[in-house]
Amino acid sequence: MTTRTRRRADAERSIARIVAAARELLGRDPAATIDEIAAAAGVGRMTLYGHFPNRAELVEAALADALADGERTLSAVDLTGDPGAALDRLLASSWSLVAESSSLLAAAQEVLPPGRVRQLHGAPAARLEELIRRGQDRDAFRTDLPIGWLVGAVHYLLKGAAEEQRAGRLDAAEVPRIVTASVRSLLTPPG
Amino acid sequence: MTTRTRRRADAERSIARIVAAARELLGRDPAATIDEIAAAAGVGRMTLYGHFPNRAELVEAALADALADGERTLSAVDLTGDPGAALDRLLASSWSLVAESSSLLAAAQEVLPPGRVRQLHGAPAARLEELIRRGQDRDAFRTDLPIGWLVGAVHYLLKGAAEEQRAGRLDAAEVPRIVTASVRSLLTPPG
DNA sequence: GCTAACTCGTATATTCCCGTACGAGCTAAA
DNA sequence: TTTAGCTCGTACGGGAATATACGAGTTAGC
Repeated sequence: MTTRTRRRADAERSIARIVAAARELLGRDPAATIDEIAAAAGVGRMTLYGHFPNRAELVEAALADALADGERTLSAVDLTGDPGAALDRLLASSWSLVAESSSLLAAAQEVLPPGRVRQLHGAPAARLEELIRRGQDRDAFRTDLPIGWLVGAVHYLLKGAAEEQRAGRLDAAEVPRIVTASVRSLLTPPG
Repeated sequence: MTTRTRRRADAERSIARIVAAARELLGRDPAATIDEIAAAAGVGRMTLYGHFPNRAELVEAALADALADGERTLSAVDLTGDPGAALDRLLASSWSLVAESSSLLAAAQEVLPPGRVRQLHGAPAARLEELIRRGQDRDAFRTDLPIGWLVGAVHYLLKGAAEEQRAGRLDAAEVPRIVTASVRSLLTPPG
């Protein structure tokens, strides 16, 4: 947070606009160009390069920003009480986050060193994993499948729902119900 | 099938090798280069261009070939009897097909006009959809979610499992069990 | 064995995007 | 008001990939 030489206010503003634009464009198209991002941010390309030395650092900054936002939202979710209900609340908050930055993740995967994305993405995954564990302890969630897979599967379903919605095959209004119902089935003990 | 001017046998052979190489490379990396594909096929790049005018047509040919192969495999699956058991059989056969060409699908999405992939992909989707419908009629599968979503969700789970396996987070030997268990939960009526 | 079809190398044009260099002009902050 | 930081245009160089042009050599099929 504290840099050696202090940064001017207009620079902060530019950086914020660039990161916001990057999140928006990369969230839709993982192949979005630096040119396009700069244009969408309303700054010249050179200004962008003044703050981010290359594409990778820009993508990482955008991802980190999106994840920080997510953390802020998700940490406010009440995960106590009945695990099923807690799961519903978590999904209700997670859904739009995933929808907005699913392809941002893909962009990061291409540009960042292997494992880096997973590392940055650790917090939300850990939150879900812990909730699942707690549900398992209370026999509310299944235990016959690896927990890593369960966490991953939830993510794949969320990403899939985002894709379906973007393609117009799913109405945004019904997505939350569909997602929660699907995930609950996935986590419920069989039989 | 019948072309205006007859094709020579060596040309047929080249095409077959190119398509096979394209399936293999694009199945692993959607960004595989024409150069790489030609090299893997053991032909010169110019030979490749002699048969496929551009990247899009090559990708489409590879996808079509993979789907034709899949059709041959899947049409042999017995879908009669108990829907749950039939689903297991279908998944057991589908799994490796999806795993082998999941990124081929991604490559096609990038290059082909929107909707084209879905159109080519219609047959396997229709097969699954019909099975789900039959299961719904017998109260074996849920009816509280749109059937289009159910079909899509199964696909997303399969793709996700393929990704997990490729990343080494899932053992290939246990994937079939995990996939079938997950999908069955997803399709089973809640409550 | 003749011919058309096929193979395939080299060279080249094009396009797209990334990243750098230089420099003029503007603006925030002490 | 001074100065260091910031903005941003234009121009350039480089790499990677697609696609075309030309042409010489090889092979299948009648």
